[in-house]
Amino acid sequence: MAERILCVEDDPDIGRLLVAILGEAGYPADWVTSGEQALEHWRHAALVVLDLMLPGIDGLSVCREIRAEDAGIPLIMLTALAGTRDVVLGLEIGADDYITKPFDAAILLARVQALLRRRHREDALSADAASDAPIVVGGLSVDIDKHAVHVDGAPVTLTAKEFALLALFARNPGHGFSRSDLLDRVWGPEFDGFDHTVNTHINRLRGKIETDPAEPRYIQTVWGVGYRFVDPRDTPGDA
Amino acid sequence: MAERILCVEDDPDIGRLLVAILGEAGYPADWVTSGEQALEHWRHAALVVLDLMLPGIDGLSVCREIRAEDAGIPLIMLTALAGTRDVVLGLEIGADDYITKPFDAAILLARVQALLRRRHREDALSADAASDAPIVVGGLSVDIDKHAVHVDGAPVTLTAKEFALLALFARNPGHGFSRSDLLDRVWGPEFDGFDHTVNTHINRLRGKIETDPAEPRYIQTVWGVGYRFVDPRDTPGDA
DNA sequence: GCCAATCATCACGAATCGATAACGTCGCGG
DNA sequence: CCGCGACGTTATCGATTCGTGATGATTGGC
Repeated sequence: MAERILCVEDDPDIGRLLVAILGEAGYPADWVTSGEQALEHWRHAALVVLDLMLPGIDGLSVCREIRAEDAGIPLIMLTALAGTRDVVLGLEIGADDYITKPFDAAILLARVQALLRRRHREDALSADAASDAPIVVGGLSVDIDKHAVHVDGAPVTLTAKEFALLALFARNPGHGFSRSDLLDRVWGPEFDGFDHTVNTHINRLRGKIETDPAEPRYIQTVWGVGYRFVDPRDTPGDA
Repeated sequence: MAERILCVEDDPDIGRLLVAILGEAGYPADWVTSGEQALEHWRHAALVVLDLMLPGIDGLSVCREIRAEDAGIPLIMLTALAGTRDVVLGLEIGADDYITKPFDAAILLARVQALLRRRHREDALSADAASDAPIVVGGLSVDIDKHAVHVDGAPVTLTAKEFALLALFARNPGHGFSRSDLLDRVWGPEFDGFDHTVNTHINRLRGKIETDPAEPRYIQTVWGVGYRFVDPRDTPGDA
């Protein structure tokens, strides 16, 4: 999702101005004119610029609703109400910033960017501990986050292509892939090469993860079609 | 650690006023009068209120310094400079908010609280990011709070980027990071540079923490992918 | 049992990638 | 005003990996 910004503003002149300012700075902006619309669309936005004086549901209520659902989305109030009580109330209700009209375009932009910057940091932090469990099939363990593969407990070093191949297989156990499929999904659609390139890589991969590459346990050949990744316990010898 | 707030302000009247306002609201506040003192004490604060016009090191430099080490600590600029260029510059350098003198006590408080509220959300997200115990891996010790690194007992001085890199690695042992990942997380999303800038910094970092940089024990290269931080005992030569 | 098609394996040149040193720039501090 | 250090970039060298062609082995149909 791009850095889409939602502007809530009933004055069409200011609304258009906001969209123009943000758009010029590289932030695609949407503009709605009522609190009802705001509550419909804010979920798709990376940041909300909110006018307080709106027809129907007023800005403060909109802010409260949004905060009840998502305490994280950056929210800037933009209003003509400059009194101390107004500002304090706005910030207490959950706004991250409070800008009074008339506003300076550059300052608005800078404040938007400051908030987005902080938000990005949050995202990076919360991704810190996000580590998915490795995929374990038989004696084979594939940890995509760590870029690590173990066979019967011993670490194995794979090249980038080998790992990409194995990762694709491990995510889709039992699924048969044609060589063209593999080229598309591992090498990328714009790769212009031979199907037979896959053979070599499968060969090298087998040499590293199969105990007996002549009789593969994990990566099986599907004659006339391609390859398939299986759990060795599902095919005990021959069934 | 309590919600201690550091005020940097050379005017004693305003300094005392700040401490009074914050103290009354339940935030114990410290007050220093120069940039040098600020750089000494900001690490113990939960939030920094920073005057720009200071004797010696000016406020903008202080802000840059702090941001080079910690992108997360909330920072409010409080200054008489109200021009558009001043505000934009301050926010771009890394301030989270910008308040002009004369200021309204209630508004200042509300903005402080808004920032602390957001910060608490971050802390909740990254529950263990605020762990104060040093991370010890093999002969390497990384103390994120103290900004200190030791190799086999000997202290090592790292630059800001080097430390940020190592800290990210130490918090995610085993995790493989691509160069783009590292640029995003250490340099920030808005950094527009080359992937191989990371190479140089990894190289310099290795030179400081690896006994034999040609054969790294801690920071391993993942060919075609990026880098990974490991515990040397997990990879005893080759098994 | 024979044949054609398909697959496995190997070796090699080319392209890619990483390590390292050196350079230019910028901001800080004396 | 100048030196110093941190940082980003560029250039170069060496190592690894990748794609391809060639050759031998398997498979399945007849």
